[in-house]
Amino acid sequence: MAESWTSLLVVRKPAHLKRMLSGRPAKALAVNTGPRRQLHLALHHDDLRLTQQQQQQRVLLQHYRSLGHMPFKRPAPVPHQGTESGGESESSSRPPPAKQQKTSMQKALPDTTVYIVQAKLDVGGISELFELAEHHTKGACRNAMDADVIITAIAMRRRLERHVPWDIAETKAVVTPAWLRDSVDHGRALPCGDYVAIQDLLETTVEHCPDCNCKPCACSDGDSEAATPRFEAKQLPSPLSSPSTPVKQRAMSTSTKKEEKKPVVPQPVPEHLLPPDPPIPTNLAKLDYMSRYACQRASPLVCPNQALVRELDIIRRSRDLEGEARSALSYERAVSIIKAYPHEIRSLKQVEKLPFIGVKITGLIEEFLDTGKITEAQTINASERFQTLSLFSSIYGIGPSTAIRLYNLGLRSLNDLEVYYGVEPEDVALQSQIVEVEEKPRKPAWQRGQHKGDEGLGDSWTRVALGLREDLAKKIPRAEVEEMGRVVMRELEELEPGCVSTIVGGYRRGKMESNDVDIVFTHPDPSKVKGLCKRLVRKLHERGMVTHVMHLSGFHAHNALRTHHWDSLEKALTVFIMPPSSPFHTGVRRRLDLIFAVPDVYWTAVIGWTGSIMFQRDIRQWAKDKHGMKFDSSGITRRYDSKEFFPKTEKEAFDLLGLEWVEPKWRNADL
DNA sequence: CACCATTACC
DNA sequence: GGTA
DNA sequence: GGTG
Ligand SMILES: O=c1ccn([C@H]2C[C@H](O)[C@@H](COP(=O)(O)OP(=O)(O)OP(=O)(O)O)O2)c(=O)[nH]1
Ligand SMILES: [Mg+2]
Ligand SMILES: [Mg+2]
Repeated sequence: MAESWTSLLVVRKPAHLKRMLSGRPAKALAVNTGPRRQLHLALHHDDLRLTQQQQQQRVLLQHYRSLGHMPFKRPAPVPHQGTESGGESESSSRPPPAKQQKTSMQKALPDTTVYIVQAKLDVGGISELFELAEHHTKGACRNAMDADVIITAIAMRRRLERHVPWDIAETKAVVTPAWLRDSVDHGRALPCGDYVAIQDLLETTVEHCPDCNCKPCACSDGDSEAATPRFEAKQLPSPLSSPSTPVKQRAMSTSTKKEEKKPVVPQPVPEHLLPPDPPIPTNLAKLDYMSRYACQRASPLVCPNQALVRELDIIRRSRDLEGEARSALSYERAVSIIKAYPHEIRSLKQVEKLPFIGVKITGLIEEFLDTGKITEAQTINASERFQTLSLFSSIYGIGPSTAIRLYNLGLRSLNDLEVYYGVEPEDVALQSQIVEVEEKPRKPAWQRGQHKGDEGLGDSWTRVALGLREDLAKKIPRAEVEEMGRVVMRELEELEPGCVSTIVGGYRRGKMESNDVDIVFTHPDPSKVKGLCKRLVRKLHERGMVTHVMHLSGFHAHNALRTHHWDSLEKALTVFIMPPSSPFHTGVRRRLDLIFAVPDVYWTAVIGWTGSIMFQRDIRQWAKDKHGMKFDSSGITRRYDSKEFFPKTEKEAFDLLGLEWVEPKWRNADL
């Protein structure tokens, strides 16, 4: 049978920390909510992403510098980026800027041979780069292996691998076209760090950069890889430096004798498992803010009526906490429909015709239009009950029902909960000491606790969650989300090379900060997927990155027969801590959800986990209403004959359901 | 008056 | 009942 | 709470 192993690491915090928990003004997190009152067209999360990438790159570089691994004499030039045309790494299509000046004289990069990856470049960009290469470098070569520098507009590892073998790329500086342009402008090779095309290659790119001021101090000449006595904890930051991949081995790819055994031909990942290259734009004109289905509306992250929506959401949350799920659903739908309304609401008439706005909610909106607030929401928000129930249910594992029960017991604060659940305040001096608690094979014991008579006190699981609350309450910046993705992928690559992943959830929808990180994985070979989730979690746990596992499901769990596509999804809900080797290491633990799908259901899993929740519910509602289909994250099934459908791409799933394509950034149908 | 997404796991 |  |  299944060996439901659940090894937990309980972190006991010193008492002074607990006190802080109780009475402390929430730390202001400098949340850049972005400009409000934006119209649909104004919101380009791609631009935000760019900024984030650059910011993150800066962090990484600073980290390197602080480690003395990267000798930058002067601040490297900021990579220029077109603020317009939200073209991500799409620095390709730009008219050859007027950058002449030192055409004659001598070449800027006389000793550098470049290889230009044409993919993702338009003809103009290609010819421009080749021209630059011809006039200002030793030349452009036809084989990546022969180059010193690889120029590419590709930003994704799996995509680059389709053009340049990874082990080759690791022996070069792999930079964006901007590096060549700017180097030519400056008349010399610029440091590559700020121009690295793919984050995973930052380290090797810097190492192999032809910029003059290479060799760091006097110490290490090549790489501090040699001396690494202790358990490789010193593993530099995030970028690839996997122990399995000998950084030494330069040139000559895989002609090692030993490697013959397993022809691990890095067969590139099939195109359809990668995100569509030119991203598919959303045809906003074909979407309809009056539609009853959120999946037919364009819902931005921040809407023109954000203040109103926030008021309504307070009532919604209250209804939820009070157990009035249906009422809560109605408010959720009202919020959702307003979220997609593209104008500032000035009169009731605008709103009365919208679906899901009935008598009650119309009245509330009327008040809001008159006074700028909703009294009921204000009252709720000011109530001790709402505040307390909210606080309690913010603890993982405590929902509305339990929260009410605790409230009715008279509990009001975290301190009350800690006492109730028996958190020991003894270890005052101990700095968050780690105590391992093995909860070995538990049978059907999860109906434990809770209900009075039982040991209502001392639910061990909740005790753990209480200790995690402070960390998990902190939002995760986009850059750290991305780092978590890289770190996890690095481990996975060692475990099973060739996997593909998408960071989904709020991150994919463009949120600047997430409450957790959700990643969907697959592998082109479906047989490689089975058991991967458990294996990865085990490895992450062994390496100290996963501290808790709340949930672990192998695909082997279908209830008897009849429930199709059972063995297609594996899922782990965990707590993750950034390894000290990462520049993002803070010691703050994060929720991390890992989802493994066989390739057939990869895109439905991605859709399901991208959300938002309301968007998902309405996709499923739509599938049922209009097509008699059942949609869930592990597949699409026709209800009358149970025929399954496996869309090859995300858009194919939309097509299959007769839905207009909606980019993730327009799927923010919840607050 | 029925429906409101979906499913398995802890 | 709680969770994604 | 709102819809059909
Ligand atoms: O009841 C639910 C909860 C979640 N999801 C899907 C949609 C959601 O977007 C995704 C991830 O859930 P999560 O709780 O992580 O929310 P999020 O959208 O990622 O936002 P954040 O993590 O920032 O809170 O899982 C559902 O379909 N139904
Ligand atoms: Mg999430
Ligand atoms: Mg999640």
